Amino acid sequence: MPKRADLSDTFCPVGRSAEILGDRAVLLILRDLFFGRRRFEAIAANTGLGPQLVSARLKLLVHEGVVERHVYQDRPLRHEYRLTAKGKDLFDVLYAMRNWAERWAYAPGETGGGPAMRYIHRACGADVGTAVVCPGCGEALHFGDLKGEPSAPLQAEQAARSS
Amino acid sequence: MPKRADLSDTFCPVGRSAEILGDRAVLLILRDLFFGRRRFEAIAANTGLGPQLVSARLKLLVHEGVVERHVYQDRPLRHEYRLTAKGKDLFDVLYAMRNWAERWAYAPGETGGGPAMRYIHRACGADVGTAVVCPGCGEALHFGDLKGEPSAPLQAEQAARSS
DNA sequence: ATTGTAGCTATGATAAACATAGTGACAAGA
DNA sequence: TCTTGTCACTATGTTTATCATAGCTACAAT
Repeated sequence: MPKRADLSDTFCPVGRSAEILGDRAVLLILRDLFFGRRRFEAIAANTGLGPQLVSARLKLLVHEGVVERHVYQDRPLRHEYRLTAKGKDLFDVLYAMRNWAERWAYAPGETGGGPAMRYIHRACGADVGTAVVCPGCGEALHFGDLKGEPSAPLQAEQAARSS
Repeated sequence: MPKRADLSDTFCPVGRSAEILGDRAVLLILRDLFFGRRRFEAIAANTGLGPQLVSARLKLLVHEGVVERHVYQDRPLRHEYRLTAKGKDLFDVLYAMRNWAERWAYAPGETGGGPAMRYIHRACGADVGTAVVCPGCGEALHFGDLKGEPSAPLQAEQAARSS
């Protein structure tokens, strides 16, 4: 388990996300939650992770406000895990991971021609493909296409670290 | 260090990405590479990671084809690390992580009003904000907006795991 | 009374992380 | 020449986390 530093030790947004998301078990559990698996045993079985690790990570995710524990049955008492709004908002991250893997992580023909997972936007019917696009012009976004302007606190922090 | 299973043990694209990206050190190193830090010492200093860990992860990333080691000076021999095309294509993932953190990981007013990092699309001048949009219609994408269709091999694998 | 299900916790062996120190190849200055 | 400095690491030992396996609790169904 990586060090669970508090999120406030850096102003960098990627760093803050990495404190939670930089963990294989967390990503696999989130994937399963997005797929609709809400029960402990189902998640443990599908991810292949041991129950101890699943338990620890779910506790962490609950603590971070990404997941909530919900009683779905009283006798016997049973719980399930659901994504909160903050958790559902991680969708973009898993979506980007999926896009990248579709582009790079399969041998030619391994998935039988198309992507391992095809996604359609319900609202407009478009196949979203594997690219992330600019909200302004609709063109695909790549490294170098964006100009970044760090806020003052982030700039100060980076200057301090490099000295 | 999470178990470095080979990428081919699952057909799930998120799972394949998670094998590389589910690691705090990897994410921090990638962030620094995207920021233009290419030298070992600069990365170690800015991430706060020990040289041993930086060394191990850079080797892993080179092995995965995400980063390449490049000689930039002969006497004395010096190397730097650069993102390959496959590595640059991880931009979307880090971008999504940044977006999420901007939305959720800061206390009100912590960054002085705006985002910790503002991004402008060079090509069209638009501020990309913190949302990922549909390439078809330009609307923001959220959990539930996409309909997924797993490929046949992925479906088979998931059925096997839940039995 | 036995078997099964769901959601865990306990234990011990293995493996990885962190902190600290040190190495090798050279350059630049006193 | 001798010291100091830079860069890119490697070595060592302690602490911490992970993995595999087993067991537990509360109940339901047979």
